[in-house]
Amino acid sequence: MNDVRPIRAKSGTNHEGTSAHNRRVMIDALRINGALSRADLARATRLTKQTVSNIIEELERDGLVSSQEAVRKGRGQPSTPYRLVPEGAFAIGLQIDRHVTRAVAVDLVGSVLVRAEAGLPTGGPSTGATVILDLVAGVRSKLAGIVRQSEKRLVGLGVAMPGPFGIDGSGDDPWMMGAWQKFPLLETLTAGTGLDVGLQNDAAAAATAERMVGAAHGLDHAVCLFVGYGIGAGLILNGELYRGSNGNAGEIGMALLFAAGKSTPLEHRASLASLYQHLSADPADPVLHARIDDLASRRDPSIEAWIRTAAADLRWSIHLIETIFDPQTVILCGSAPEGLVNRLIAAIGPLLPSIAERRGRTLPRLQPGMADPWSVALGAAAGPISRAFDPHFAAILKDSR
Amino acid sequence: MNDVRPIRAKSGTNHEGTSAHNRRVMIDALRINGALSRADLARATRLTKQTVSNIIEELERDGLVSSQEAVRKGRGQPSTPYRLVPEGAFAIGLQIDRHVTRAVAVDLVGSVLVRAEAGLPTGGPSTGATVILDLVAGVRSKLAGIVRQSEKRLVGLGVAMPGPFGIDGSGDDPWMMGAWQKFPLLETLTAGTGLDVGLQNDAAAAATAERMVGAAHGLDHAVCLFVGYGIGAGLILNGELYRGSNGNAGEIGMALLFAAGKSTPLEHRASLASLYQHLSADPADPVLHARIDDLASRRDPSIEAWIRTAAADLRWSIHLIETIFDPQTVILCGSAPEGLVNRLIAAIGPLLPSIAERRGRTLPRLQPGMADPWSVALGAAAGPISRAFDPHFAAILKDSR
DNA sequence: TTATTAAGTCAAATGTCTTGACTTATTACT
DNA sequence: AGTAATAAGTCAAGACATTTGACTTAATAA
Repeated sequence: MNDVRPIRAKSGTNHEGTSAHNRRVMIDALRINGALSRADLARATRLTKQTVSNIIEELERDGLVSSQEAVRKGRGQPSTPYRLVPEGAFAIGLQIDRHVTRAVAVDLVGSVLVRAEAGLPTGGPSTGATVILDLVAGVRSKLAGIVRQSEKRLVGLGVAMPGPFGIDGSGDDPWMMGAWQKFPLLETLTAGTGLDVGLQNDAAAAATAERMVGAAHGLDHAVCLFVGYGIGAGLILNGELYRGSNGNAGEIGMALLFAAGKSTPLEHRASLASLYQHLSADPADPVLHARIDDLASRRDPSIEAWIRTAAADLRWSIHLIETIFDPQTVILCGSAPEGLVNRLIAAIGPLLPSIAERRGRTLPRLQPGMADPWSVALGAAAGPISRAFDPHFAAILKDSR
Repeated sequence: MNDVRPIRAKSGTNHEGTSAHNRRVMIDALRINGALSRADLARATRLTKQTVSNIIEELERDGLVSSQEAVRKGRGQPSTPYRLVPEGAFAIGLQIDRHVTRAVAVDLVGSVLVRAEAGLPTGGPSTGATVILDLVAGVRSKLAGIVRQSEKRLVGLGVAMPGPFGIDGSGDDPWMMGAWQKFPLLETLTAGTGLDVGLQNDAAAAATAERMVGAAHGLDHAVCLFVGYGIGAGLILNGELYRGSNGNAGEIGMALLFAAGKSTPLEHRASLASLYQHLSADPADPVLHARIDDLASRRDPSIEAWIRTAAADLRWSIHLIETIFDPQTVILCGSAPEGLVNRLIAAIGPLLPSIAERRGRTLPRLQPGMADPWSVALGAAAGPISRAFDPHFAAILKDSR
């Protein structure tokens, strides 16, 4: 009877949106350029000196920026640069992987202050949830021990885990963490911590980390090719992480390769999982990481064959990414051992000819990113920081939903 | 001596940005939902009734919206719906293809009012430019004959041509329009028309058209797989066309397929160009379009073999697109004859299993889009309309550059 | 006939940015 | 040295778009 056809529209905006955006723009400018004076900020953001002064004053009151000593640089009154205050905000990052869970506490500029790691019990999510909540609580209290008032400045809890999300894991696919997919993780964590909780897949988290403190810092178009237990791409498009309609954008592990007449998911050929299988290694082995690092650095024959095929697949993937996304650069990162990533990068070259080969490039087509087991957890924490402080369209609009 | 390190930052915003955004949001809401009352708009945009009233009044003064007769729908004062006025704005769209040029005049709601077509002389861009400028001038004056004051409401000229852009065409690649790449087309058109000129590749234009009046209408995440002389993907991400760092995003024609031991660009296997080659047909043949339409509809054996391989490649492409972008839907469109597109869609099914197979889908994974030789020109014209009236981040910021 | 509900208007208030004049501090020039 | 030029930053008033809350209008339900 009622015409309940929902009306779909974007939200409008108002003064608050304006001011929120301008605050974010200031923080972003300081993050990208380092310390800047009010006059610099005014020129860069095209706002007036007065507006910048007001906002900087407010940010300083809020403990997010602080002044450094004045610098003389020619004629005119010396300028007072302002910088981001690392202790201005914190976030907790949580990585849930197949065999381990890691939690970190990160500050506004992306420094990791606390780390903690735990094995995940085999009992599945319901028992695992307790371990995770304890881990987070531990990190949180350690942070509180280091920084007074950290709790008040905690902007959220970011979670990273292997995707894809929202798929009815057929259960028999060992490459998916089926049980975790069904578990109401976000609700449990929200209830258990009282924090704002956000979720990303691990490649997206790695890209978020690269954007805050790594090779994608300040870039608007970059793709992070993430080699971990699985393989994925974290997409920085127009300066923001792109999630797709269900948060699964970039999950290229399932992209199909046609080789030798049959199709194989990329993930089965170029990922740590496939390497473990190639080496008949136990993924749960605690010294496996170091062992592979060693094998790779020594160019052990047992690993070189895998590197060759994986590198060929990655070379193709990079070409595809360049062709589809037209990014400023591609970043190869991973939770793989650094020695392995280095070998892969060496083995990938030379890259295939692509539209990325243009004159006037300032960035290399392929760059190494972080190869650190903690980078995903860092990226997970970078998520809430970015949501809270980076400029983006949604932040201007009146509360959606 | 001077520290000329440029400071990079996003622009700030102010009242004008706020109000510009809110205007755009109104127009967008009316475009997506059809006529709406002020009260409806206020609820949908989360602005106050008063604000909506002010903006609608202004839009009505500007001739962009007009009221319809009041409707009674239950208790309370009847509401007065407002709708977009088609004659509120116009844009010219120009498609430059290998063998023809098409120009159209389009109104605010995406109706094509004038069409014109011309062959391109073989003399290359410098002589071609004259033909093009004449074509545009002709369309423009025809439009002026139909609608008084159309010139005042012309928001720009959109150009669509095969990409990729900014590449030093090696010249010997018959798939690229090398000479046109080097020609200062935008400058020539700007000078010759006095209009704002924008450039897209043809797949992007097709996607822009689908978003304004086609299958992607109102969608925030959709990919248009465009089969024309070449093949490309138009990317609608977060409700906007994604261009990449150099305007070449989606140019998947160069994506490499590995089959039978060697790598082939997708474009060489699934595109009209490849079909022409398969049929040993002359691309410049004026009745070719109709002949292929006929062959395809009759399922002529001469074309079925090509359809099978092309469909297999497209099936794989769709799987890849779903895997990488996680869109709400994939739209198959093209400047190919409708009969051919229909055969392709039929031959593509069933789709490969992918993360797009989720319960609760409301849209089909694959939908047919426009298969109309004029759709690219329409999309080209839709570009300036969208830039002028659709809500997007950049429109809020203070003049960039 | 009256109460209720909803659309839309009016006028004043609010919040944020802008404007233009002014102060302060330094270097460059004579 | 002394003065002019330059640039950073502040002050106070003004401009502008949205918000607020009361009010008017017009319909249906009881």
